[in-house]
Amino acid sequence: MPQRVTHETAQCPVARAVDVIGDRWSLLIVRDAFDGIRRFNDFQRNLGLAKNILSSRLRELVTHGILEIVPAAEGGAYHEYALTQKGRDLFVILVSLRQWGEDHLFEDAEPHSVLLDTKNNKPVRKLEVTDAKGRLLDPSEAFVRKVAS
Amino acid sequence: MPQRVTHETAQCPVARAVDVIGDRWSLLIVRDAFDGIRRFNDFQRNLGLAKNILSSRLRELVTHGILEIVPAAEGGAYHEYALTQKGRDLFVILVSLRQWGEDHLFEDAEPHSVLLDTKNNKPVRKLEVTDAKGRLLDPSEAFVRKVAS
DNA sequence: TCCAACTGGTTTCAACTTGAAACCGCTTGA
DNA sequence: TCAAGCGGTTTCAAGTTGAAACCAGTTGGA
Repeated sequence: MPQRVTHETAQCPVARAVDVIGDRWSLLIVRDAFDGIRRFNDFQRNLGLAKNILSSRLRELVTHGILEIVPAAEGGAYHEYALTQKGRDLFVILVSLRQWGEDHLFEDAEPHSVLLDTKNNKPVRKLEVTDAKGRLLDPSEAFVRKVAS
Repeated sequence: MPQRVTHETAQCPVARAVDVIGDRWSLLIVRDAFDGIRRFNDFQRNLGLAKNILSSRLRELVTHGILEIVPAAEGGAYHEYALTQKGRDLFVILVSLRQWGEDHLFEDAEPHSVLLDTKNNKPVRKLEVTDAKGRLLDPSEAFVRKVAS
């Protein structure tokens, strides 16, 4: 009986993270949330995904504590979806995906959207993995210590 | 006729990146590749996924230029899968997923694997999004400039 | 006040994807 | 030589995705 494999109890944080946000829509919904989108219909129009899928993804994101349902800003009868702190902490992941995409998924002359900082209107700096002292770290200079089992 | 939605031609690098590596297995295969795994059976045993799925994911990763097929290190008849530069550049993404997972998907006392730098045996530093001058940037201080359409 | 349009979904159903298991030809090692 | 391992492919059932239709409650404009 093939049901979806889960890594909920994995000891590797990467596996658990992929389990929560590793699908084709969740991170795009979060990206839109960072762009200020908060309403069901706005997500739906902007992403162009089916309403039933959006509904199920929003429910999962709320269940995982990445989004929360809040009363509409203008006080109407409708509600909105807002990022929690856990959701805002996905910012680094989105930036890393963005930078990798910029570097490897566009032709040289091909236009793409850019992430700027509000104050200077300049692109965000390239993310770097560094050691405890702040020195740049090559993937070959790092290793995963597994937890004793 | 519902076939998978694609973001191959999106102008947002996040969308294109999610299109390529946004599924439940690709990033875990890449993670294992960083851990030194190179052979089909080793991936399969380590990840515990069905062989047909592994086969199709490896093929996709090779097609996207993230892995490449190389002759076996010991010179046998078999071949191996090795990360390309494009694949090694996924390191930051894996680290960002790992750090978010560590922060939000484990109980305080729950053990998890840790990424250490080889030289000092100390955990890698927390990734930070900074502006062009290296100043820490809050998500609220950044915005996406869309490309003219 | 009334009604049309919009909001935020759920339901239905077919197509597509995933997963387990069986199978298969080639290589390696004892 | 021959059994076990490697690197897959095939088959088929079950699960997931997507499009479209539908629906109750809300809002806005005449």
